[in-house]
Amino acid sequence: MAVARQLRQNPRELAMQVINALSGNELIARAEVAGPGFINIFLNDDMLAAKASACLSDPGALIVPSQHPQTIVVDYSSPNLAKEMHVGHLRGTIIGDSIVRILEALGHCVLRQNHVGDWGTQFGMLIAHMNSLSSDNRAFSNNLADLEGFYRAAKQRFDAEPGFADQARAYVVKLQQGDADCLTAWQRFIEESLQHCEEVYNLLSVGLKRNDLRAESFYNKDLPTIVHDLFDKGLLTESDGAQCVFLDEFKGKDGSPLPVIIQKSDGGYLYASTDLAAIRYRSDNLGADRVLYVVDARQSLHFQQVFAVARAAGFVRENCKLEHIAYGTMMGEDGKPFKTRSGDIVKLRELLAEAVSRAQYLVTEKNPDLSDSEKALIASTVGIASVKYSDLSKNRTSDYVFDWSSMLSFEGNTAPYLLYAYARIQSVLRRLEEESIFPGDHIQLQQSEERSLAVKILQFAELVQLLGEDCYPNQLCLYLYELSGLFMKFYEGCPILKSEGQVRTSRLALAKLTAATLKNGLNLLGIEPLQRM
RNA sequence: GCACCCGUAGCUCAGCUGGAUAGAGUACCUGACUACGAAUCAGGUGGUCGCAUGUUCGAAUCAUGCCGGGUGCGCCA
Repeated sequence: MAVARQLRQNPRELAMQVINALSGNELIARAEVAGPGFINIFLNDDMLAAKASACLSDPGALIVPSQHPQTIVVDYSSPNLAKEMHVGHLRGTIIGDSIVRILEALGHCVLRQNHVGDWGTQFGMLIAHMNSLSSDNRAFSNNLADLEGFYRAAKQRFDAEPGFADQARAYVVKLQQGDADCLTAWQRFIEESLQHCEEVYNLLSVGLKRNDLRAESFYNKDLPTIVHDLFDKGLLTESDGAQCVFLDEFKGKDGSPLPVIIQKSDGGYLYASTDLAAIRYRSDNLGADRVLYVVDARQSLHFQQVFAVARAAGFVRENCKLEHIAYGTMMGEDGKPFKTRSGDIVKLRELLAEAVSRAQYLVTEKNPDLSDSEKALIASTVGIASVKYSDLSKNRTSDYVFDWSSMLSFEGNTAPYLLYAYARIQSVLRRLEEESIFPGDHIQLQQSEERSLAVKILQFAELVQLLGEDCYPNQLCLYLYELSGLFMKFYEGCPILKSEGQVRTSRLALAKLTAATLKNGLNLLGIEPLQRM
């Protein structure tokens, strides 16, 4: 209808012309004009059935690889190693991981980058606190087991003891100058903190490995060069003793020019400097066609600035796209940034443990006959999948309300719904396998439930392609929920066990294809399906 | 002050490159287990899509203004 207006034609007449042009297309059974000029296209059932059948023998056909594979750098998770990971790290970590899985499935060369915060002022404070304890090695190790408490203790002293604060600042300088003792202490702390992260990554099945670490300290050696090159390009301006880049498009308070501070007045560097070094590394050394920053939306101004400076300075190749994949802030139930009643932050480990224990309770209730080991496997899968799904299923740009009950819910549009659909299919397949009845090679679509289900399955490839561009995993969640819903309707309306002959093998095949699609989609979310639950 | 994001059912959220009667989940009310697995299914109650104006054959969606909330704006990351 939009085209009709441009062409100044009657929309219904134009629709007729389109329909005539479509005639002969074997995919289309019939097409008709509706309302002011809508075209309703009815797909040919035989072609649908043939396409679905073709996927049976080649499950890889469910996802169509990109015709233009790219090298894509994805910067995600990137926790600050000074503290333990908390619920605020959940989004970036699992959204990033899902995006990585989707891009890899599309055949892109994906380079994960875990840009952990391991450098800067707060590490001076931590080293100072460490060194005051390190005379007693055991006490030190015990202290570090609770990273959060360790940080809090150090911070308390930093704020309360002037001598300690001076010591901390001195340690930062020594560290950045490469002092051996400082480096040893620092490395010990980093190692401890990384093990905490890896524990969480393992629990979440997040694919970040040591190889993917590219910490802030990694770019330390490049920072003087960044300053030097910006100076050479004439982009650098001294302002109040700091080295800054001023760009016309950014204005601060009262319309005053807003700087990107590259080097502090005391000679120290900031995160903008590190990010610039990282951009150059990703563009030139990693050869990225696209760099995705999966980072909290509150940093969008920062990234706009850094991207603009990188462009202006030529730190990034023309054909390398830089994108901030922003996600919303986590809020409390009061609509304010999230804190527990006591003002603490919920640790990620605690949240996941709670989820697993609730799932354990439920699985024991639902399926008391399962072995303990199987119950434990189901509980950990269901519990953690629920936490991931409740987060992934929300539009990433929206602010995020943290709520125990919705995050740990197992009913409705939740991970268990999808897992349950999958487990049901496996159950039917097992049953018939015992009678030596196997899915057929050909799917026939006779009832509306079969048809709707097949259409949905065939839309999967297109969706994944779109996800590779937009990076909204919640659309995948919605798809899988609808797919499961259509399967449930099919399951109710089209009995498999009680049918016979070709109808039975066709339905069984359709169920199997549904399972394959579900498994594929769940994998893209970072969720492993269960054979039974 | 400026910029970005957000206001959709009691609650949590989809839908936003304009399209047909605005959708889920949850909560609440009915109904369905001698079972292809009830972590399910079928049905019902529940909406001035923040307000207003505009563009359009047509607006939750686009534009402008207003109201309300969040976030960010020079040496933290």
